[in-house]
Amino acid sequence: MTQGAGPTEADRADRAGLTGETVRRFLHVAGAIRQDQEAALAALGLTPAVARALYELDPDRPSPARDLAARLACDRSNVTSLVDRLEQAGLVTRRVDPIDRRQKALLVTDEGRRVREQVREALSGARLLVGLTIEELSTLRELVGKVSDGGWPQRCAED
Amino acid sequence: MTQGAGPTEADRADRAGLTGETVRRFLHVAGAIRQDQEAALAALGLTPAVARALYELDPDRPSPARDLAARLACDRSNVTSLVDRLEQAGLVTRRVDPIDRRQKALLVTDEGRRVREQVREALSGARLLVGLTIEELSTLRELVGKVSDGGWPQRCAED
DNA sequence: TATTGTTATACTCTATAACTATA
DNA sequence: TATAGTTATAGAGTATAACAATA
Repeated sequence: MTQGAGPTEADRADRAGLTGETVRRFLHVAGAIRQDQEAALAALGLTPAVARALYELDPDRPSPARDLAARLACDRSNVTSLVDRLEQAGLVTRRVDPIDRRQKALLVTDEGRRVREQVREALSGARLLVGLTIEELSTLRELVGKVSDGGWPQRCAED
Repeated sequence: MTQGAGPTEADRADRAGLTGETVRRFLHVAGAIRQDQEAALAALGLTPAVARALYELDPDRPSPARDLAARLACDRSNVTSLVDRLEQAGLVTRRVDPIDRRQKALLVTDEGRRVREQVREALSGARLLVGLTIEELSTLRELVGKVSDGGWPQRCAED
């Protein structure tokens, strides 16, 4: 079908319909997975944004708040309040960088490392995917990987 | 491999790793698609929540606000403000139901029908999926459909 | 002058609770 | 007493703008 020639009108219509349905189902499943994850994170006493901030921190070396903002692809001003809450929970501490005293290094505490590992698990497990065989999971990963290999920014104004 | 017996330790570890990576990629792509859609909806002058409300309304017959809340799986109080904005934009009107005067029927205006169609397109198109062949799209739809066929509530407290 | 982190402020989205007008 | 819609309020998440300290 349309092997030597370009795509026909009908082909284009088919693709549009298929894309639309795939997108709707895709986002539906994504929403359900997120709900699952939010419940797991809430059980750790963390909101999704705070959990993600902890997850994006390097547990082994201090990093300036600026870098965390970059990893979260959000404004610096948000990092202040996210880290406020992490610090209050005893999971992270702030330390003025002795070299560049404008910067504040963020350090994950021992407890923070423990909780971070639980966050990692919460973000990786997906009850919803248990119905798929290993082969199906593998295929899904490849397809999604092919889409995401295009490269894009993720959120925020302009990077 | 493990044909007659149950899954081995290694199998379980494989699956966990595969699931984790698949979930992360999956949500990454979902976020990118959402960003795309938000940009398209913003071009229509609509926020995502308002656009979805318009999308969920039946353009051909009036429905009580209560039903819209159910379709959006959110609290009644939200519908008030969403419909406020739709009404202000001239896309929807409210009408007291003459039979049960507690209810207010929501009617999509002519302009509302036009914009709703554009919303439908914004929510169906996905620039990100253009890299997939028809066959890949089809496979993706089947896999995602298999996951979503489990049936689950979507958001909100308890239904 | 430019950069880091902070504060103040605002807007979207969502929830709960209290209110009204009906039923 | 129960239901439909509204209002008031609150909290999470995110953004912009102005500021202080430092480079």
